[in-house]
Amino acid sequence: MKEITIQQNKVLDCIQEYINKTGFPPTRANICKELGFKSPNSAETHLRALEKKGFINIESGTSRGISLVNPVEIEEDGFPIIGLVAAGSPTLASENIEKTVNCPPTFFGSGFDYFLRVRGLSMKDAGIMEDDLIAVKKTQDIRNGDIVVARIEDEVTVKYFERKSPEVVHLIPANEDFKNIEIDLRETEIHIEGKSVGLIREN
Amino acid sequence: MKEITIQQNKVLDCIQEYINKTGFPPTRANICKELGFKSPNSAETHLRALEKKGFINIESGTSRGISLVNPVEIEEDGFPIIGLVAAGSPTLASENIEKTVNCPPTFFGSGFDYFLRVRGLSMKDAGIMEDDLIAVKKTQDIRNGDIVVARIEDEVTVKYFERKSPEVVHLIPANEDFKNIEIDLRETEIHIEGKSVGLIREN
DNA sequence: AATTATACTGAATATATATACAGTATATTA
DNA sequence: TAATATACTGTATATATATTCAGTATAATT
Repeated sequence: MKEITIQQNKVLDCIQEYINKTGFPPTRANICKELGFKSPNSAETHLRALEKKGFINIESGTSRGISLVNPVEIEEDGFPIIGLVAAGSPTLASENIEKTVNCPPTFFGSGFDYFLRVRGLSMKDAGIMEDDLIAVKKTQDIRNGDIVVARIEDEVTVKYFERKSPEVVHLIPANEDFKNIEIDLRETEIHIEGKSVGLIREN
Repeated sequence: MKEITIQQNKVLDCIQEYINKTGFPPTRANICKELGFKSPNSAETHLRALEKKGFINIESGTSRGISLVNPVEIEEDGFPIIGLVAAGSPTLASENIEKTVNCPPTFFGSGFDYFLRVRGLSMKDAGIMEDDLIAVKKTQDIRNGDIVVARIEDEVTVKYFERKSPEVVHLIPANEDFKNIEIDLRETEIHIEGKSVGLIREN
């Protein structure tokens, strides 16, 4: 943003105050009255300067057609979006990060660690569609019925979690076209990366 | 707050939209263009009714001198969550707002206006479940296949939009347990509040 | 020394805008 | 049955408003 003069700043403040007070922007005459100018052209030239410097927009030929340009906020580091990496677990290594999303940490209640972009339709009936982002919380506190991000060997998948016995775990899809994954922990190693605590869909 | 008619509500929403879009309130002519009226007096009488009922203030003799009595604060990054109101459209009036959600305005690409909490499972196969929040963008730019928030009489619903002919519109659920809603525009009035541009699920 | 930006006054004007007036029509209320 | 509210079209007009033009003056650049 370019430099601004003291007088131009007064005009800018005047516009802001006027909108706050009345709900609509001032006319040239209004600005003159507020700031003690005696000619509407005084306001006009200041407005043109403010427009040129990018502080306001002026809609030509339109009464009160002044709008404030809000400076774009510098986004903070948000939460990483991670793709389902074919081999290996979804780590937070930078090469796996698609981009980051700016949102409050408490967005999904108790907090979460990253977003995972969903591939496939195996959880369709749970309302989880392809390309959705599920908010994943890294935890081992898993209960039956939770939607978990699980890694079996080098495969990462999202499913309902059901512990059938101390040795047997079922990973259950929400789509009748897919079959349950039945795991005997004595034969196959499984690692729970975390559980889904929320979802975001960008159309 | 007193009762409000459907047409008056449209005018009220139109004013809110216009301010959000441009930064300043509309003229009578602007309202006519937005809502298809052919006489500025159509807007005028609605404005007077809204003023009488306390929804707006009108500054006499002042261009664009309309101000909303209960304006929705456009916070830096707070968006209102609105419940499906039985009677009338989901307005941004404060009594309809559940709470607000902090998230960047550009969260869902081109921007949106509010969140609507979904009731029922009529859009289940589109991955929209009960209690999900859909991000709604207020627009009349609807294409076939879009997921829209539509109001028929006093009923608000979320469905796929399909225009079959200039006079016939189908609202199609994404759930085989629900039937298509077929609307003849010559018999039944329909108002498109906006379209879904994203979704958030809080577990 | 010439140009450009800032900072005003003052007058003039095309048009953008609010608003009144005259109608038509339907539905609701007293 | 009359009165009132809603919901419009259509025309007209006083005035509110943006915007240009003609000046004056100071300070900063080129």
